[in-house]
Amino acid sequence: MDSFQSQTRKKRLTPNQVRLLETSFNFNNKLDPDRKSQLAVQLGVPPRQVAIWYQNKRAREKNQSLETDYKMLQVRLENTVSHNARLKEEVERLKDELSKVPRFELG
DNA sequence: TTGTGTTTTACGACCTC
DNA sequence: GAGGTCGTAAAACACAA
Repeated sequence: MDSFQSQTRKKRLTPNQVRLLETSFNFNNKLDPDRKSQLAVQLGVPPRQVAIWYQNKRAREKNQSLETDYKMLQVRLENTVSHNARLKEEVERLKDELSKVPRFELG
């Protein structure tokens, strides 16, 4: 492996490293410079890798949140559609009922 | 195995403050 | 300018066939 590869090769963080990052992220999802260096030392990884992990984590959280919102909206849409169908049935029933009422000439 | 789908890592381009 | 998001490539991983 050459030096370029050894520096850029994608290396997975260990479960313990991830746990530490998760804990820190849950406390504050933005990374101030002091926290970044502190985590880098604790984890034994370059500060850049900590920053990138935070960026990716924020993106994952955002995606999950969008997915949750989407599912909620889908449920609301289904409920609205079925409510609309019931209202239409009711309108038809009332129209039918009205058609059976004898008409009176006014005036 | 290996082919394939998913997740994670890393980065460049662009944006905001 | 530093640090953010967004989009994406590619490595790592999971797992059915």
